Amino acid sequence: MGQKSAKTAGVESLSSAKESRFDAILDSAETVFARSGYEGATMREIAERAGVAQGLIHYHFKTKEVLFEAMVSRRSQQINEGRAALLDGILKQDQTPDLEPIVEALFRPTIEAGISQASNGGAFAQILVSTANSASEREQLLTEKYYDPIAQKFISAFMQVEPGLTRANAVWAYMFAIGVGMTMMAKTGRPARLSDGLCDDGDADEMLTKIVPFICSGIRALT
Amino acid sequence: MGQKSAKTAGVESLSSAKESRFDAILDSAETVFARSGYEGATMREIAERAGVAQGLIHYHFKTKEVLFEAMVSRRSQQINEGRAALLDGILKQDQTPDLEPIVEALFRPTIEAGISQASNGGAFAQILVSTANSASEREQLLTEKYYDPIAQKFISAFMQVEPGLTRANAVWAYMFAIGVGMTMMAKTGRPARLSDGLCDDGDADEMLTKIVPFICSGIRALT
DNA sequence: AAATACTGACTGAGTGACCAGTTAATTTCT
DNA sequence: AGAAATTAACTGGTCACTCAGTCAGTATTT
Repeated sequence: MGQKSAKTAGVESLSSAKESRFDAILDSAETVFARSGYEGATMREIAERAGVAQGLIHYHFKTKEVLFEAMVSRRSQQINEGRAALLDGILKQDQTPDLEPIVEALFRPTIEAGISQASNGGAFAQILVSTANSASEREQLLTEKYYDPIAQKFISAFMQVEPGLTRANAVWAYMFAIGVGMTMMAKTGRPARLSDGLCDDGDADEMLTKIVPFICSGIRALT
Repeated sequence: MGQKSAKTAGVESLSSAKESRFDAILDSAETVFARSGYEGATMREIAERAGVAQGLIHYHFKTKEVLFEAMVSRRSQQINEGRAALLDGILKQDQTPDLEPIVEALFRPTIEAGISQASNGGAFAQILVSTANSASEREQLLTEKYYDPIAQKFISAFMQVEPGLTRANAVWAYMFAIGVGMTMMAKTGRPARLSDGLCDDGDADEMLTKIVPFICSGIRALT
């Protein structure tokens, strides 16, 4: 599957390179799936937003389900490479690393994947949230395929820097950490509503300063 | 809106009372919406599972959207009454209460609403999770209407028992706590997968013994 | 009899997928 | 090199089907 390599490579490859229609479809899918969910999204709307004929989507991706997975695959690979790189950098230190930077490494790549992508306002993060929380077959398989391997790395890292953690508690720690991270990625606007504007879930950096201590302290309570 | 009161009241009111078709539709909706999401659920399937004609759903609830809200309303009212009762009981004490029972009061009624309802396996909890995390208009309005008021009570309680919390941090504390609770309610089976069966997100009581210390320690880190 | 509860057949508006046919790019042959 | 053949990218239209919602009419209650 996938395009026949970068035909437009050469002169333009960074930033404002005119992207291929293949990628335009994936970008559009990301936005539409994020706003409407899997069932709510329509191939027509994805095609219109991408500026291509609907048939082209089926030409490249065959079915809606394959399109969805391709979209998840592309972005999750990018995010999880970032997470793995950060984590490896931390664990490579001589002395035992702190828990804090590890927890931060868990979230920062996801946040940055959201903002670097212009004008889609953390669309993928929202897809992530609903995928991770879904009890449905399709989404659980995607979580297993694209997110369980990196999860295991973080669980091991937790046990390494907090030796009091049993394996079971390290798994709970990971799950709880992800749960807390959801509140940052979901971008529901609820914190602002509950606090009369004091809190803003659009400000990822502010949230990280709250989330990291919360999670690290919570994890240490499980030791 | 709603039925003309409990016509089947009197002799039978507990457990195995033959429920009205009105309630049968709501129960069915709960199951189907939980499995398929709002868009994925169909009125046909809800009708079949409830054992009624599809037209009857429209007779009672007019539209799919009204049905969804009626289903959320029924269960959330029951849950939030339980939460408020527990919370009031705790705050009524003479000395300053602990944070732990307050956090437990946040989750226990939701858990118990899931298990008391036979054979629907925490269906409503899953609806809750996806509703709370959704960025869509409809679900945010429901969260605001049915969950923000009780949220404010818990936020105030947090500030009361942990005086070091600013209002903003108390709101974050509430959001993070809910986020952690999601991992318990979503019932994705992921903890078992990540731990080779050591962890079980089906066992709510075991999870509470992990979640409550995690959250309380996390909240205290924000003071 | 009058209101309420309920049915089953129906509708118009979409839905995902499909396909015959067109254009653009690449490869192969001379 | 350039013509011819082959493949890849892409379009507009259409298909069979499903959707939420409607309604005329029938049962059930009060």
